[in-house]
Amino acid sequence: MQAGAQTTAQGAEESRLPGFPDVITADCPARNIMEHVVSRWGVLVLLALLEGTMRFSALRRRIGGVSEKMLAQTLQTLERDGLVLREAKPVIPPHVEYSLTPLGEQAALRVRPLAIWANDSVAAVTAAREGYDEARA
Amino acid sequence: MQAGAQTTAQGAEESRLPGFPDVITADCPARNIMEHVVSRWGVLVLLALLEGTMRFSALRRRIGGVSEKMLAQTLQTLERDGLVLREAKPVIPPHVEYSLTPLGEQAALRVRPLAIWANDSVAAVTAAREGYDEARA
DNA sequence: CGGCATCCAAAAAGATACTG
DNA sequence: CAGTATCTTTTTGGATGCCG
Repeated sequence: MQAGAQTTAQGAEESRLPGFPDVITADCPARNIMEHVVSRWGVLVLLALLEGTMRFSALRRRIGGVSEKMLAQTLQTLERDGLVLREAKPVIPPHVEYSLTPLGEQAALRVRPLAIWANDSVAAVTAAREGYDEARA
Repeated sequence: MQAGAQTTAQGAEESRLPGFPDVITADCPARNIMEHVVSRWGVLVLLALLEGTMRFSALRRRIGGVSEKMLAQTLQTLERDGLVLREAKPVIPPHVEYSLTPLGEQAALRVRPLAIWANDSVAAVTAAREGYDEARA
């Protein structure tokens, strides 16, 4: 789970920097993790699983527009990173359930505010785009 | 527009869910916004600009590994979405400054916890990957 | 049902050269 | 300096077919 990183709980904004870590600066491992989490389908999988354990097909139905291949690929990446738990029951036909690990839930809980923000900002962004496009017409 | 709406946000027509909006469900406009914000370089630009106004070249130096082309492209997208403000002084040589709009700052503030989490979780994720890889060797 | 392997089209990303 | 234009490479994603 959390490798002893949570020394001061949530109190400390963060142990590290004035602003934040060096994800921005270099090609560090944190960047790699970020890319998996905020990948096109990664965010949606995390959000979906925040609702609870789900089977592959249910997940596919829940996430609009994802192909079988991409969903499988995304799930594998997240599973490997320890964010998603895969439980396969050895029956025929196969029955596989996906859920969030504690680590994955942490990630998902940080993704959610972003999704809510995006949803709430549709009007503002749309207006901005119109102004932008108009100004260059 | 302001984030305070979150507590009792039923008033806003968007917030309809216990968990979150239907970004997951369909190919809605919110999804498009999300993709811009959490795009590979989008996150990093937002995080960088959270530190303050910056010129193009400074931004390029601040964000490791970004190409000139991708930075310009990302900035344009974010500017069009109304998240980034571009101010060009008509001098030679050109002097262009980039900063976050209030809307962009909202987005950036929601991205930051994710970046901090990623940074703090490097060890946990690395360990998970080793376990995963080992289990299939 | 829940994958994986393969092939192919499309989009993203990088390198480089050029311009106001 | 801050881009744009162009070209090439890499990655992504969809469509199939097969298998446990």
